[in-house]
Amino acid sequence: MSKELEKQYNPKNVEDRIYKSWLDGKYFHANLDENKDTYTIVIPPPNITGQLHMGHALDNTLQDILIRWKRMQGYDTLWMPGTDHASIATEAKIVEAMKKEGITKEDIGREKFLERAWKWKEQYGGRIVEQLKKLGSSCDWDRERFTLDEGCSKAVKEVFVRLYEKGLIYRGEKIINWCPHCLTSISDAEVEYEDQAGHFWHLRYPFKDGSGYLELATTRPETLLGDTAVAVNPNDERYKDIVGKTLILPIVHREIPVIADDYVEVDFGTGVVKITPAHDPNDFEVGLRHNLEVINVLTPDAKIVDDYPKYAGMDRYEARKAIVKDLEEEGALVRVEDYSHNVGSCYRCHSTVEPRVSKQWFVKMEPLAKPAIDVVKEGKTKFIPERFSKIYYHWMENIKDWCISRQLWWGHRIPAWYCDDCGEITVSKETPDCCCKCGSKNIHQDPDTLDTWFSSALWPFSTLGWPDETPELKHYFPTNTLVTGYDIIFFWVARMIFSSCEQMNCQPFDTVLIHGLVRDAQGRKMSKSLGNGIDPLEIIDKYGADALRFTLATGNSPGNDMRFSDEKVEASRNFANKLWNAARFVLMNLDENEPAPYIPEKLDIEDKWILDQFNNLVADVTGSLEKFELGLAVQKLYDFIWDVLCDWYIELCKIRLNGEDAEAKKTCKGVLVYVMSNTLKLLHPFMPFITEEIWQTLPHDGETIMLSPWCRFDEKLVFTAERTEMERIMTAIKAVRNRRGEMNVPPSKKAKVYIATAYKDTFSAGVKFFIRLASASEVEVGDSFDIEGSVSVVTADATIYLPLAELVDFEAERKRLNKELAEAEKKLGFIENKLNNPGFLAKAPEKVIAEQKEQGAKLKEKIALLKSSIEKLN
RNA sequence: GGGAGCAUAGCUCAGCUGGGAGAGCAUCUGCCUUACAAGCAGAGGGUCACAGGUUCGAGCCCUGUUGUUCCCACCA
Repeated sequence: MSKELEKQYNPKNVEDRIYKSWLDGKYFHANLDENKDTYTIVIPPPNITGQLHMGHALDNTLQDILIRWKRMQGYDTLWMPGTDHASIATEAKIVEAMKKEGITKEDIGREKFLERAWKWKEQYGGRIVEQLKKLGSSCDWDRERFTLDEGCSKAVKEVFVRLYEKGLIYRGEKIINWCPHCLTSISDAEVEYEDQAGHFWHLRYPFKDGSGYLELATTRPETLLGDTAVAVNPNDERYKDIVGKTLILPIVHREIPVIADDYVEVDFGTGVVKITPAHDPNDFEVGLRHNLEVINVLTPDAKIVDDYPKYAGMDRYEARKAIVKDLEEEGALVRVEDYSHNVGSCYRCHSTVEPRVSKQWFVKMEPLAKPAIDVVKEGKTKFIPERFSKIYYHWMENIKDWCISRQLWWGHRIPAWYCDDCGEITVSKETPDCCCKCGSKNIHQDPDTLDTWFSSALWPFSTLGWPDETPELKHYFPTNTLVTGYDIIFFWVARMIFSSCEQMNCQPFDTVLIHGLVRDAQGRKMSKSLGNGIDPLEIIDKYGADALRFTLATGNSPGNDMRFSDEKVEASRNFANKLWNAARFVLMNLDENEPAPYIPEKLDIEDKWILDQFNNLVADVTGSLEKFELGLAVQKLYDFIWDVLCDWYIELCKIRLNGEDAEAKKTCKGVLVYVMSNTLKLLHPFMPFITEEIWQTLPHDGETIMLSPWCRFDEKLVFTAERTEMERIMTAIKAVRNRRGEMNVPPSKKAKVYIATAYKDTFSAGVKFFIRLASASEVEVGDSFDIEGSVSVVTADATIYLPLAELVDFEAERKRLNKELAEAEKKLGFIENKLNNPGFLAKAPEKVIAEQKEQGAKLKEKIALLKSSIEKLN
């Protein structure tokens, strides 16, 4: 049965095969087991346009760690996967592809376009799913969903109609953000603001009565064509008398009034603002208050409309130049100033958005926001780290109505029909055949589709079958953990929460685990334009999925950004290899039909020590996972495997394994297998492939490590006395190694070791360890020794003499011992200060006081030993 | 204009509810000790940004300062 493993771990020989075995075993499938507690995660559905990037890799690694851990703990776990139709992004891609063929959307019409889109989805939509599999994601692929599938469509219509009937969805003519490139409205959340260098054009508008000019400044002179007023603050003494007067708009020569409105800041600029209701959100509001005309001067693609023949067809920036020139010629331009101001751009295409007045559908947010705030305040949904709840509150408390209609074809069509006869709107889940008011058959459906996020907002319950009362919905909802980056709290998390509160009457998940961005090695955001993106698939190809996962899980804490570099993955790969070789060592030593489980009565000191250490590891790892401290959990595993298991226990095992005592060998193998296979379990959620591969070669119960039960802290594995004894021995071994290292004594040069100690039993039992690990030729343990010309090594528990006289510089030796003495005395000073401090004795916990006392005692012993060593040198 | 994060070894970062600082990489020294050179055994290197405060005790809690990154916001 002993299986030969290769000397180096090669993920390529392992990962696909293992993943397939998991799929074949249906281990990812959630079975609706009514007898078990559930643990559910819904995936943030990646866009069908997307390729797996580091953000996905991180996000899904974290989810997979959690779901695998819970699965092993015996929960009925469901990781619900799926993809998002990403209306703007997908439509843009298809339009772009058509452009290469020389055709436009309009050329082929809606139906043909959607045919293409679906075809595109079939062709590319599965790509990212395959990539998630490469990462090891244990999603329940049998339940895979799509935000534009039939079920989601049903949920979307249901919600739309419900909200409409409650008056929470309405249609209105408002100023919205318009992307002149995507040719659609976008929501406030989809606008990214950035400071841009621009100019301040100071203009003067003449009074109609010829009594002079009013000076004002603007960053967008081209919008002057749509000015319908000029405003000042009502309390501004300078302009008290001119409110109500009439100005002549330069270039256009239209008459516009001077109005007074609080919106105008007295201290900013000249205290005079031109008002363009059609092209500025604030001006729009002012316009509403003063009943101003709304004059639209821009076409959907941001060109000047035909009403202004001189500029018609020019795009906004061309028009700006032309108009500034004309203003100058007309004498209306006073001066131009450099100015930096905040410009909004489309989060998809980065075109500068254009505020635009148009008729759109909105969700009335205020009534929805309140329960969504409460659910977090009451702790029914917790953000990790907690600070993100503040960001969430702030957004929710200041929320404005959500513009949900998009002038796109790829998406959920708005279930509203307009009557061509009476104008009534019929909103219905089913396609109506006549107007709900007048019965006319002349109705047509709203051409628009819904914001992608409208369907994503329903994802936690629409994927479980809602609005139908499915068993899945009953069993798995509300879900447990949502894992996502802080950059989509507003887009998605917030909207899921209020949607669930409204439709399901409860929170969609109990925990939101927020992670940061994965940045490049220099700390820059990975982006296409910078070309600094690192492809996770390439990393997997080069180092393996486990190494990638380990890198992403380690060395960072929730909510913080992390840097990604090849060096880090290399370190992870090395760790995988280390584990692989440790497993090789174990396997090499196993014979057929071995090993039997160890017999507790036969355990040696080092066995008890490692079992005790392992037991603590179980508690630590589980505790960290429970607190969502995944990085800490994996760090502890790394330390245990490398520093404890490999560097010490395996080395100690070699003594027995190379020896003649068959009984001892058996015990050693039993413990090795126990510790190794259980450690693999703890590591499995983080590094699923390699752990499965090794686990399968070790003696094991069950088909897969994936479904093996998670380890528990075991009182029977607490060995306090042995831990202390091993620590004494290990400290001494390290001290000897240190001394030899400083003297550059090669390991091949063995030397006799004399150990003078009060713990003779402990060190006598440890003699073989010194021979194996401290290059000792032989070991003598006694109360004291007087060895001529030897090097002495002092620990709190022993003085160790190494007869390496010929290598010793006694002057240096004296110096070193004195330095050590000084350090020990300084430390003791600290401790004695504390112990002499009545405040400390009165207020510190007993445990701490006891620890300090013990440390003090140890130091005193060490100081005594050091002093006697120094004396002997003289 | 509000709000938040970060500042710890040369670099990248951990450090859980306060009990005298850790890892990886890099550097230096010695090792092919038959699991692993993607390795082993060692070493050096830190006033935990600065200044106050709370406390018996502060990298950790509080206040302020500086630097830096980000989020939000309608100053034309």
